[in-house]
Order: sequence, then structure tokens, then C-alpha cells
Amino acid sequence: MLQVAFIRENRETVLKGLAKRNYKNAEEMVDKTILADEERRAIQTELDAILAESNKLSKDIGDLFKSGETQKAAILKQKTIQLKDRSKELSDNLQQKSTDLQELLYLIPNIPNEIVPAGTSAEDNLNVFQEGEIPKLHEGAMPHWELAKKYDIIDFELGNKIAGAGFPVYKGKGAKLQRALINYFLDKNTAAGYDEVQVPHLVNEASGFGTGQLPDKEGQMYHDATDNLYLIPTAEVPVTNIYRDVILKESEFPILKTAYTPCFRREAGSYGAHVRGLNRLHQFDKVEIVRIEHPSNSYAALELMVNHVKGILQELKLPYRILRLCGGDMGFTSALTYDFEVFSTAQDRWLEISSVSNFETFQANRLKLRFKNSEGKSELAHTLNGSSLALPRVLAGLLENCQTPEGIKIPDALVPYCGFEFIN
RNA sequence: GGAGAAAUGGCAGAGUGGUCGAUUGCGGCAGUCUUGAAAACUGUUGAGGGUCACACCUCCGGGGGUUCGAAUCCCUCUUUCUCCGCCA
Repeated sequence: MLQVAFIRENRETVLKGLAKRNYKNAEEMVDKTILADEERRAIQTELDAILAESNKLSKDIGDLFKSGETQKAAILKQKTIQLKDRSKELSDNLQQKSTDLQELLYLIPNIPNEIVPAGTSAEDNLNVFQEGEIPKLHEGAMPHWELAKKYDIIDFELGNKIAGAGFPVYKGKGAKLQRALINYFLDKNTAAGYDEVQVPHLVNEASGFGTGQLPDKEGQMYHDATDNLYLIPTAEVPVTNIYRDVILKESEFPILKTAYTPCFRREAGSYGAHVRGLNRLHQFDKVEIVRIEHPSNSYAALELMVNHVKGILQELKLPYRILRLCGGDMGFTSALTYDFEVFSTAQDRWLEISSVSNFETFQANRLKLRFKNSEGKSELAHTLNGSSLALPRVLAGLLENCQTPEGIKIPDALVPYCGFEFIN
């Protein structure tokens, strides 16, 4: 959520940023917001004046009672009763106007960083880096869903029987490889200074609002209506919300957290060839990294995160590229996002495996995540997060790119974690 | 799930209707002393709105009510603790 004072003082910058996102009705929305804010403050000012007067009268009444001048006190009482009617009215108006303003602010996405390319779709993302050799596969090489069946390591039909489409069952070496990847990623992250946490997989409404999943992505999360809890779509939600309503000391920066969690996404309405196998699931595993940073350091931190993920992919020897997302493809809350994609040789397409973003103060403003700056004033912190990494597509890329006529050759870095070199 | 107790500033802990946004202690920060540190002493130290800056307004778990006036009284919800029940 943008700060209303920022919108008020930087109307043109905000409009320019929203244009880059192809945000509809930007001008109307922004002006409505500015107007609502003005109205809110006008009501507040009037209300404050009345409350001040009424506070003063109440004190006087107290004094009069003490000195026994009950007649005079009775006269003042009459006055305060009138003020009370008016203040009640104003405070109702204020509440309504504040809610209106809040609702408008919830609908306005983050302003993209200057270097974010303009564009409307994935086509316009900027390829900023690519490395790793795309292997030449042998005759009869298969996509991962066929390999999964051939070696009996992932059973999609069985998952469908138990829960539904998009809930695979990992079996034998497949299950073990999952566990190996999770441990490997966590170890890489903790070695890089990220502090490991285990967090709830269900979150309340306040947490959903804090990181920006609510109110706009309501339908993408599984929701338990009985207790009003949401299954997390990513560890970003519970981990970042650790710092909701927190005022940090400047010396506490930077804060680095990593967590493994399953992720749940309803992903309603997307079916077809591109969602086969592991490409898109309702439940998947992911290891996440989260940073809370001083505003002056957040873009340096973003670079560190990008390099960290690079390091892992290099060690796994997977061919990958890095995209700087364009305004139209970026998430609602992000100011700058780099997507990592691994090349799936057998499918002949790139698969997104990580998304690393700087949210600047957008989440912090919702979270009320602040720090005391050197002048002793509260200032919003910057939040960042990235996948390090999402399992299913790494697994898909790994199965497809590492396949040989003899079986799947496990990358060296993972062998100590899974205890076998081949799936055959 | 049942019964009882509680919820106050970073922490501890006073405050049961009228200069209480809140005594005090610890912690934090600044200073004095010291070569430096510790100790001691002095000062300072919640958040939000509003203002050029003041003034002023709001907040004592959340919401509502009584009253001219509520941290203090009433209702309600939530959470925590203790006891009982159930249980991986």
C-alpha cells in the first residue's frame, strides 16, 4: 500500500508508475484517493477542535464541582451535550471516510522502479542474464511427467484420487529427492546468513492483508471459513508477518530469514498443455528467503539475493536465465522483480522457478513495519523476498535435463543429500 | 470443551471516575567523572494524526455502552495463565 502522503505529494510520479503497469483508470483512482484524503483530514480537523473544546469544558466542570458551584457546572453541561451530538456525527463520518480511503489505497499497486521496462505481458520482460549449457538429449528423451511414470517417482493419478488434480504423490526416490532438495536449499540459505524458521501454514486475515494477498487475491488462496484462516500461497506471508507491527532498531538491519513450507494455490481457471505434470500445482514445496532492509540498502540486498539464487543454479548445473519483469507482468506489491527460469529441454520451454522482488515500503506500510532512524523518527523499512527455490519446476528441469538412456543422473551437489546417484 | 484469574509504554509493575498518556524500577540513548571501560551521578526515552513549527486530537488487548468527564464502571469478543476433560 502506498502512503497517502506520497500520492498527494507525487501525483505525477504515481501516475507515470501506474501507466507502466497499464493500470486502468489510474488518474481517476489517484484523484479519488487524494480527494478522500483531503475530506478525511478536513473532518478530522473539525472533530479535533470540537473534542478540544469539550475536553476543556469537562475540566472546568470538574473544577466547578470541586468548588461547589454546581449551578455554573450545570450550564456548562448543557453546552457539552450539544458538542457531543456534533462530535458523534463527525466521528461517524470520519470512520466512513477513513474506510473509503483505505479501500482505495488497497486497490492501487506499487510504483515500479525506474529500470522496470514498460510492457503488458511476459513477452515484454527483459532477459538480463543467461547461463548454463542446454544439453543435447538422447533419442527418445521424455518430458518429466513421462519420466516420473517410467521410474515410478511421482504419481499424479494417485494424488488426484486422494485430493484432486494438482496434488501429486511423490514416491520412493522421488520423495527422497524432494526431501534432499529442501535440505539442500535450506543449507545453502543458512550458509549465506539466512536464519531458518518454521512458520504456520495457515494464516489469519491480518497477515493476508499485511503482505498484500488480501483483499485483491482472495480467490487464489484456499480459505477455511469456519475459522477464517487461509492456507499460505507462499512462506512470504507468515515469515514477513513476523515483523507486522514491529519497530526495529537501525542496528537490527539486515534481517534475513529462510523457511521451507508447502504452498497452496487455487490457480482457478488455468488448464491445458502448459499445466501438465509439475508445471502448475495446487500444492507444492518451496524454500523462501525474506529480507527486511534499511531503505538505503534494499537494492544492494536485491542484488545479493539474485546472486545467491544464481549460485545455487550454477551448482545444480541447470541452464537458466534471469528476466527483469515488465510493468504489466509484475506482482501487485512489487517495485522490481527478477524471475529465474530454468530451461526444460524436453518441453522446449522456460519454466519459472524463482521470483525475487523488492517491495520497498509497500508491504511495510501495510505491516506497520518501521525502524527508528538516526534522527529518532519512525520510518518504514523495506521488505524483499525470493524463492530459493520452488521445488516442482526445479525437479522438472532436473529430470528432463539430467536424463540419460541409463536413468536420471543426480547432480553432484545433491548426491550427499539423497544418497543415490541415479534414478533408474 | 468446562470452571476460575488476568490483559497498562521495550520489559517488570503502580494506578478503581476529574491537570493520567499515565508513579516507579530495569533496559535504551546522551552527558559528567575516567587514558578507556565499569560503577556512580544527571538528563532523556511509547505510537499515530495534525502543523512550516507550535497548539491541538486519538490510543492503557479489540469492539460497544454509561457519564459533562473512563486506564478506572457496564456489556461483548479475543488472547494468556491455572485447574479439569480430551489428545498427536
